[in-house]
Amino acid sequence: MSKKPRVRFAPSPTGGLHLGGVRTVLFNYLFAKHFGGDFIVRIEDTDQTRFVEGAEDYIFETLAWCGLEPDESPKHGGPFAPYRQSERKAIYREYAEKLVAQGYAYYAFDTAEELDAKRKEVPNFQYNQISRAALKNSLTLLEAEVKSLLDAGTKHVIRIKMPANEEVKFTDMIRGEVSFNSDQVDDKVLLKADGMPTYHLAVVVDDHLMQITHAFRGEEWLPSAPVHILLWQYLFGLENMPEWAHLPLILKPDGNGKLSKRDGDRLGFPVFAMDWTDPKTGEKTTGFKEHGFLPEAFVNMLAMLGWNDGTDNEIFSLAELVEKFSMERVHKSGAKFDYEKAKWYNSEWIKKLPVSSYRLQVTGMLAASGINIDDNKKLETVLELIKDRCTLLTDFVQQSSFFFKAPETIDIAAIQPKWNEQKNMFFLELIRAFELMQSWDHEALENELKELAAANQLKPGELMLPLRIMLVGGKFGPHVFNIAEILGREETIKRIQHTLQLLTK
RNA sequence: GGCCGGUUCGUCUAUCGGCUAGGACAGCCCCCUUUCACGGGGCAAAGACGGGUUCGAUUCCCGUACCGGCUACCA
Repeated sequence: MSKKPRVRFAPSPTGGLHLGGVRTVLFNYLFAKHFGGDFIVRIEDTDQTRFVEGAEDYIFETLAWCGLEPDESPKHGGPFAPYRQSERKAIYREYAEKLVAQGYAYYAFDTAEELDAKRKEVPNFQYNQISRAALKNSLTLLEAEVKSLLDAGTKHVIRIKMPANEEVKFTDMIRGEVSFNSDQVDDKVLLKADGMPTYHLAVVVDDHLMQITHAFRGEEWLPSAPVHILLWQYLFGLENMPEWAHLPLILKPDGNGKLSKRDGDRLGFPVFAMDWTDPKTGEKTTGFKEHGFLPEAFVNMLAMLGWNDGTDNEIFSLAELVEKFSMERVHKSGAKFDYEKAKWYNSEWIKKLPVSSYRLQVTGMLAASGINIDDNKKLETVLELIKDRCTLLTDFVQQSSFFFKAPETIDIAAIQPKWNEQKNMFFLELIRAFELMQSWDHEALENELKELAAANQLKPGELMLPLRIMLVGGKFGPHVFNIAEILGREETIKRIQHTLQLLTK
């Protein structure tokens, strides 16, 4: 890398950040950090009609959760501020006017309504080299007319004047050479009637002004690339243009097409990184974080959707991804999102990470279900014991609550059919034995039960399940003597007695 | 419709002309486990199609098919 890379993620603050967006951030971040470069977040809020309150904060909270902190942004500051395009409005007109002066762009006075009508009337209507000759713009109007229109403050836009029959090409870091014929692309609006730039102008101007060296975005942008290439050529010179990479799309698991928020709702999995509530409608969309995903797993899973290091390794920390990442190994084709695989990554990270790193989040989840933890050491012991059987952080609630609170319902039906007086006597004896035990650990407890069972001519196997039901309430959880050990003598005996009462009723 | 992009097991993918096509998730079976998991072992499962180029094509080229993206004064 000849110079330190500067990459940017340029979201528009219109709602929650979805999978594909986070992955675009990730690949930007990994590439930049791999080469010791900078990661910039620029807010593309040029469409004032789509502005959504809180969306920008949400984006930064999401990046923070993922561990993908920007070096420069409206929130983090930086030498190229402001990083919000709405605050840079004044900058863009100058470039648009320059293009008009050079003959690369023109004023267009057609109203949005007129164009809408045109689209209804003419199938596949495009404002292009052919149709512009019959429309109201500075190419068809007399110079004097244009001047008087402008002087009168008539609403107008500035459109790029696509050249005739020119090959526009560039080298995409992922796809290689991609070329377009300029005849096929329409005269995109560069500056809107409200004076705001469109994405097309803003992205080129700001990438230049912010000295962006590499521009990565989703594949859905490929068709508008020729507009950007031409603008670079006209404004700042192709030799100064960043290198482009158009990332493959993340597809819906069933059927085909881009993964959308709706697919998640329909199929029952999150699409947004974190919970998002639309401030206008109040509609809530759930996120990976709240579904119980660890950021390490979320990032890992996203990285593997379209990239791998060429080995069989699938588990990577952020630091490892930074070290291994290369744009050359990013795929061309889209990847269907597989929620089952996503959960597998999470279970791997739950096992891999020390329980202390997610203890707080589990504490919050337990609190939400009415269990308040006052003994963190006990919590960590419990988490350590049950982590192997948890796929999502939310699984910890069911798997651990009985350690802190006696089960509300006991699955009596699981033991009743084989229950008899002999077993009842056994458990009464077991309580007495437990009361007398010197050391309270799982091995001693197991030995105690086995010896007592032998003395009563009972098979231990017939007694383990009842004991489990008594302590846990159901047929799940880690080894029953480990549970008893953690529960302690008093609580263990109490729960046995409680169930015994239920059984003799 | 037009333009652009893509195409290896159900899914994510390895392979940079030599393949008995490897791994992972999911599925099925077995083992471990006096619960449920974890774990271990195994089974099943793929190069869209047709032409070239080549001693040899999954790999390179062309065509076809299929899938997707875009086609706003949205990003």
